[in-house]
Amino acid sequence: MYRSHNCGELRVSDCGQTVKLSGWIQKSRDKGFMIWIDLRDRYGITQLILDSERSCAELIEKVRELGRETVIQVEGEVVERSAKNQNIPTGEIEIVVETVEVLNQAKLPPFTIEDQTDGGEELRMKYRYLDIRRNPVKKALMFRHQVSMMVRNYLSEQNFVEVETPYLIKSTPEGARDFVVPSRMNQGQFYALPQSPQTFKQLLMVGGLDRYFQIVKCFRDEDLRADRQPEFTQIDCEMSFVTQDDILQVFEGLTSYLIEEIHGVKTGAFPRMTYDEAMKRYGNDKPDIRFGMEFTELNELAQHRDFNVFNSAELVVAIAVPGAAEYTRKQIDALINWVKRPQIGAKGMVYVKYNKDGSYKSSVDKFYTQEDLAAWAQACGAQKGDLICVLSGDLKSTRTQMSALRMQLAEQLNLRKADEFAPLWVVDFPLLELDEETEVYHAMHHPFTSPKEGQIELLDKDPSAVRANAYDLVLNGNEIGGGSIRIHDKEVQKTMFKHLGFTEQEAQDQFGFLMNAFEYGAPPHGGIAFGLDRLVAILGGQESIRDFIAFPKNNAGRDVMIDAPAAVDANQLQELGLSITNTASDES
RNA sequence: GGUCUGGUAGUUCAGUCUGGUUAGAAUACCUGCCUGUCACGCAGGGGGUCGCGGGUUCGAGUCCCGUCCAGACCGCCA
Repeated sequence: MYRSHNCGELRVSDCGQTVKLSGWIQKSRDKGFMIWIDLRDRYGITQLILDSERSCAELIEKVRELGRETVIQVEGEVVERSAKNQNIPTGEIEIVVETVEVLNQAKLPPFTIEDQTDGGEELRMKYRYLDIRRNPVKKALMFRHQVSMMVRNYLSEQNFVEVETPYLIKSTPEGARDFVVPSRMNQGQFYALPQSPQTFKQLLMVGGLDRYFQIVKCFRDEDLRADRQPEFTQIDCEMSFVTQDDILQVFEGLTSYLIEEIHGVKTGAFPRMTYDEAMKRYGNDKPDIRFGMEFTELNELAQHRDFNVFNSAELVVAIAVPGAAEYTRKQIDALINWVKRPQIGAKGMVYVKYNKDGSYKSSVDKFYTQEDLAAWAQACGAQKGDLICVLSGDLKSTRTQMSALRMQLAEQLNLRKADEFAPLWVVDFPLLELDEETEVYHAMHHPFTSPKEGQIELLDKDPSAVRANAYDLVLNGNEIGGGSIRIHDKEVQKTMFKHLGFTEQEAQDQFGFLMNAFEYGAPPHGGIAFGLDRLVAILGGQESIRDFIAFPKNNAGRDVMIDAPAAVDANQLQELGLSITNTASDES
């Protein structure tokens, strides 16, 4: 037996017991006459004590040699401390050590195993198993487990069935790049790893399972970001005989259950906003509505003077920044330079200070009267002391720029509070999106999304006007889930493929299995998928998803711990019928 | 594919703009001391290919070119 108790459970009421504990040496404090050791395991820290009165000299000498992270097993008596530590649950007791057995020696770790480690990101990833010993990471992983269990239980109670779908499937040209897996038994042919189990879950609906979910890995071979991994986990769901409203109800229930269970916050009914409205009010299809600073379009109010920048603009849009009229020239210049950075791309920014005394001072005083500016301020709902920021230009990029500015200002003004939760449904997404480079329409969500009733004919006349039965769940400015009511009719699906530029043959080759299935009585169905990594991070109040993933990849898609990806053996290549024609390593 | 930032002790960083003695700090580590520590304290010590290659210079951590690695973002992510 390695242990009778763990390192987090002993209390004063256990005093007098002889116990056995196993764990890692967190730290030892050697006072000469007395040595304390913090013994750590997953459950906590228990203080061990050796002193000249109660322990033999030989044992003290042995223990003095032991370094950090050594794995030991000790036996001893639980006693009440004379100097208690209120900061840890076991702080009222300690173990008078009678025997110590070293279970494994440890090299000195490359960074300190403490809540506030001295290790940098890269080092922590390389030695992730040491990083996981640290409380913040350990707790994040346990929190993820807790959220997963809550999701499983909730959906299971609502009659959802978890079904595993295959990982080795077929590559399709739509959407993100696929990760591809060569087939040894079918040389020259490849599986693809799923970007989502989309078609399988629809086939499960045709199979009559009615309510499906799966907590499932998905794969996309695209460039990474701080919050984007090449393999990520989704809570993938599908339901039959449901309207959009039914689906929103169920998953609104799930989301508010999670927020309430974890944070004790009641969210109330989630607001719903159309995509068009979200774009108009926030310039963004995933608005953070924890704070105001909504857009106000000033075209009518600002395009009647000689200010050509505004007059020639498709959109003149403003936000009122609370309390920012007192910004210095330097602060405002910094904002202007910020929006002019190539990554934002604004040409400039007009500002109006609505001073505390009710006067206005703007960068366009030459063109506009105080009355003009007062009208702007009123339209924006600005209060005395606010700063009004105005951007102009073409509709799409000006909205994007203003949205970025709004988020930046919210960050600066500390309006994005981690303990506040503002969920929101964004509905009625466009069905199609024009790729400006190739001038080809592709599905905004995916090609199985159904258009709004009666809009199918619009596909020919004005494709970008067609709205879809598609929706996103947005939480604090993050898209945490998205889904749609699917097409369940073969002819409609064929029409969709045609509009997406598929020939009939291509559609049949790639998705014939799905359209065939639709011929055998496919029920009306729809679903949703949540990004679990991001959801857990947001519920956990963190920005980065990496600490909620046990073994994440770096921003080049590498696992620096196992050093993947890597070259494969020549024999392996030969078995697969592959040869490498060119690699980066050839050149170095 | 692009833009930007960084790489100096085990680790986290300062020093680089403005080239010049033996490259510093904190922490970790080692030794000694310490009668209740828990971020223990005190005294001492060891520890550096300044990412790599080339160039400019009497002289390069510092300036220039190239390259590798890491991070953030844009493109991309149906």
